[in-house]
Amino acid sequence: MTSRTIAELSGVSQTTVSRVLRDDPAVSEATREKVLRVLEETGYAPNAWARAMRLRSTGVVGVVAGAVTNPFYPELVEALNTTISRKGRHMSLWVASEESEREAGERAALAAVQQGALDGVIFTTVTAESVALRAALERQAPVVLMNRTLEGLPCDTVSTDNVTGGRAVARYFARHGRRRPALITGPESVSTSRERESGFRDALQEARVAVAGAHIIRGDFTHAAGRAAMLTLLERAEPPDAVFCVNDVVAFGALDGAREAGVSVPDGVWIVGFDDTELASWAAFDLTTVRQPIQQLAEVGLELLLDRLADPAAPYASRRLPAEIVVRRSTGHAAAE
Amino acid sequence: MTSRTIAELSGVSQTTVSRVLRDDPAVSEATREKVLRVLEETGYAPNAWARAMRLRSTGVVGVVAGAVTNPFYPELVEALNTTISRKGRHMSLWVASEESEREAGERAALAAVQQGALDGVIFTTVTAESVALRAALERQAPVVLMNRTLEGLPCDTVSTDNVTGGRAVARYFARHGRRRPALITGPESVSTSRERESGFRDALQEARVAVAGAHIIRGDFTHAAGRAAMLTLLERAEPPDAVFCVNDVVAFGALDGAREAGVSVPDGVWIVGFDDTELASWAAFDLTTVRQPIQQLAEVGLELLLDRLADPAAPYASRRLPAEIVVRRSTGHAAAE
DNA sequence: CTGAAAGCGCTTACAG
DNA sequence: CTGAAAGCGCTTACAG
Repeated sequence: MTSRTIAELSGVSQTTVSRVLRDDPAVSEATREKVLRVLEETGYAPNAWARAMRLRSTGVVGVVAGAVTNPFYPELVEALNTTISRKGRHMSLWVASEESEREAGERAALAAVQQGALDGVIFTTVTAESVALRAALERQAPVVLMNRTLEGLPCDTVSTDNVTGGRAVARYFARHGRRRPALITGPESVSTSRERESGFRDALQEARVAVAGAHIIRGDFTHAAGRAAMLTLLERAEPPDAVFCVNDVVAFGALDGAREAGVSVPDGVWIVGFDDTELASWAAFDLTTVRQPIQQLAEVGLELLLDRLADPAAPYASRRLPAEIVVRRSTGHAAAE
Repeated sequence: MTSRTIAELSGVSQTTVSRVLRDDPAVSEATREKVLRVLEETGYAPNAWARAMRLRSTGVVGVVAGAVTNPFYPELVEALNTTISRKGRHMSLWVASEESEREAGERAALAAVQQGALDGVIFTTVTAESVALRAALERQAPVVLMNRTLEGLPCDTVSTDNVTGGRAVARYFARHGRRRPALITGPESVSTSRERESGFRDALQEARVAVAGAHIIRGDFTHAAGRAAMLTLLERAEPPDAVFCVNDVVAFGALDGAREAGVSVPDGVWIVGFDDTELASWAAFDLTTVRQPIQQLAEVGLELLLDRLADPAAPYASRRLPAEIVVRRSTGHAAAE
């Protein structure tokens, strides 16, 4: 069934049916009613692809996200989905289950843009190795970098103020007399771990608290990495009294590692995460962490993308959203920053 | 840039360009090379919508899923995404953040099918109230019900054998001398909770173990509901010695409730979930649970959908996949079933 | 082996 | 206010 069928059934031209469907005011009330009745009876729905082809716009926004094993991503994806729906568009998702698939997901999403299947894409997991992205940006692909960013690329970015977040944790440790801080961080090619780490280390230095080299462990963004790192740290001759983890899922692993090693949290060691995923507030973890404004990230990111689509020549924007420390039992319920 | 541009640049007809792109063997090697070179130089990508419109097939599979607050859904969505990609298609996702949005998500996905924006849809969260679905199925919409099902509808279904899963938990409780079992279950309009509950209760009865009416609590599928239910159960005059929760996220809430009430697990009470999400194996929970074969659900579900698209008139299939109990510390590391 | 042409189902100037 | 017609960018019989 096409608009032509509807036209025949209601005794008007296909043009008029199209007008009624688009709510064109240049249609008489009588004609409109006639067509609407047939539309109602048949339950006809116009073909989305034909429409998209004519309008050269699909209403679909692509999102490239990280795997479910880090609960931050499902939460971010859900916020994006809600925001995109609210703007009358639809989200198309590429999930990179493993780091090795990340580049493939990015390529697929960029190809979809080039094929006109997508209006634009939001990348949430870029790393310094995202090669295809650089090439696409030279062709002016409508891309927004969210969460993880890259310096000096011709595109819009939005992220949490990771440096300030890291600094807040360091100052919190220093103020509460923590003398042997440790850091479980992520790959250096990723902006989020670099920024959180540098904020944390700089503020510790300003507070004249030293971090032992052996107290810095670099791993990936998984529960298993956090657990392993924590077990290692607790075996040191001088184990840490406070551990800052690069994100929540690593902190959950660290908490589980401490539990297995029989070290009580917060009495034996403090643990802090980053993200404030929903799980962080569960009694099982009750994790002090730095809150990312997930809903706001989604909203600003989509806004940047829609602005970009509306005006491809506008200057590029970089937005930083505030991070806020949330104190819970994993650091002894101490007063908030 | 269109295929016509490529045709002009390589001195052949647009028809021939199209043939080269589709790898049509009826193109001479010389012509193919000439066109491929131009294709390479320009980085041209054919328009997805024009192609879909001609072929009347989009290569896009819709998925309607529940919110991230239940980690089972992100895991199922990720498995579906992987499976769908592997088959050379793409997933389009509708997430119902709240139960109230579920129907809206279903309607949107069905509308997308009717508009030809999707080849078919996999529903993972139908309930008895899914009205739009019934109407769509009368119009032969290509839909597969996964995870949650509905009886007597003209469509394919795939789900875990929830009844047997529930029975396994009951028999496990009975065999290990649990005398005061409790059940924290979900809405009656949802097949999964109905089935798990009935298997559990039937097998308890066969084992001559009584369940007190006060030991059955019905809530929704959230951490908060599990926690609240557990706190209520532990205040009873005769608190339960083993609690079966309708799914993992409810069990995580129950574990947190027990923790807050100062009741040790497993010494004071056993707790069992259903799903075997990744979190269940974390030391923080170490939850005995019934494993759903998530990857297999995704594979069978997609297979059913692709078969349906290939042959709309084929008889409807209902597949049940085996459930398996996984024993962990929340029931004292007892030997596996 | 190659190309001119029809057609997928829409939107929108253009003419009346 | 309404309709005939062009055209979005492809695929594929059909003819040569």
